[in-house]
Amino acid sequence: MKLAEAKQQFIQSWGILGSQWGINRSMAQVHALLLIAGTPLSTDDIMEQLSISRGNANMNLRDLMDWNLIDKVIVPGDRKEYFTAEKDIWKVATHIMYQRKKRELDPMVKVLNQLTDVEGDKRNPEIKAFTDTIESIKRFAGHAEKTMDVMIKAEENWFLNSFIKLLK
Amino acid sequence: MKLAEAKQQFIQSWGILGSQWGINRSMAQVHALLLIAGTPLSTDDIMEQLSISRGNANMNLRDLMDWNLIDKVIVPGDRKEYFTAEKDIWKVATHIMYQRKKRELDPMVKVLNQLTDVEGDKRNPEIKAFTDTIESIKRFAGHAEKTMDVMIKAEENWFLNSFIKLLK
DNA sequence: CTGAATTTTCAAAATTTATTGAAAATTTGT
DNA sequence: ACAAATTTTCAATAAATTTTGAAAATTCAG
Repeated sequence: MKLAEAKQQFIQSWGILGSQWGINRSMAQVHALLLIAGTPLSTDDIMEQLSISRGNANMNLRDLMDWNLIDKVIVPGDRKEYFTAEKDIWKVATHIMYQRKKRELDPMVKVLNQLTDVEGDKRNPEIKAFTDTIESIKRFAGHAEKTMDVMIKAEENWFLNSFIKLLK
Repeated sequence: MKLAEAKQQFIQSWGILGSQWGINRSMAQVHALLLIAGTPLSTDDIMEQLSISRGNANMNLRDLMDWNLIDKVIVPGDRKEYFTAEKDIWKVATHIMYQRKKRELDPMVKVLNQLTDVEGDKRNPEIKAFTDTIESIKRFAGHAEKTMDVMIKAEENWFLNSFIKLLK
């Protein structure tokens, strides 16, 4: 397979995967393009290679910087801004997990915490069903959070990795 | 807080969380409603409590059954179908992970596997950047898959759980 | 077998989300 | 300070997704 074709397929698939997980397709495609680029790319490069508008490219590049997935690169003697992606895929994953936890999971947990005290007799089955479910989701969230923290904090989590291999 | 109000808030938030993660809001809300219901609910109950159409309710109930998140319940002497959600939140999580892996991650890995052989000199930096990224994503996917399998297969993964607590 | 109750389907409509592109703002070399 | 190059903004437009609702299909009690 030719490189150009392979690149196109990767960008396409990464875009589809992103949109299935609630990440806008263009953002995922810009990320994909930068992930496989040999050198930093300018906004114009990205617009051309993905056939998207300047506004779209600009907005998604900014969002990707907010997610810590790409960085601005200054090329001396050039007025344009260039961009590169973080290539360490473990870092990419932890950055995405961290951001989504902060933006989407934490607000849900906050709501759950507000739902702990419901008026009425705790033996009422309607009330019990509700509070039991909320409690169990909260316990699960706490557990998931700890697991995630371990993964995020351990830059290289050799211990957990090799431990999991043993269990396989 | 009154039970009715708390229920509404939970359903609302679960719907938002779902839509942020690429799951249609109604489906997440139907799931939420059944998660906190004390008894099985009929399609009409769901239509009424969520203010959605029969077609919408039916389609999402069907999808939730495909995801193994809810079950049909037969009430003797009643012609209507009733539905209950799986309440064990650990099972809920593993069912969702399993389904999303199968439907969304596996197809991506399949594409990655088709992109391993690119024509041209391996020392060409353009080619190297591409193949290095693809390879590292594949390695990461393999690792994530193993981790997930461990979590899914271990109904009660007491060992990993208590291990992670130690690391905290 | 009949027909009322229930479920399913799916084209059309509504809603939500993403994209464009041109004007405004900003940056930078001279 | 000026002006050309570049980036940012955002209202209008387009695209994608979700929802509706009524007709068709199915189920089931008598």
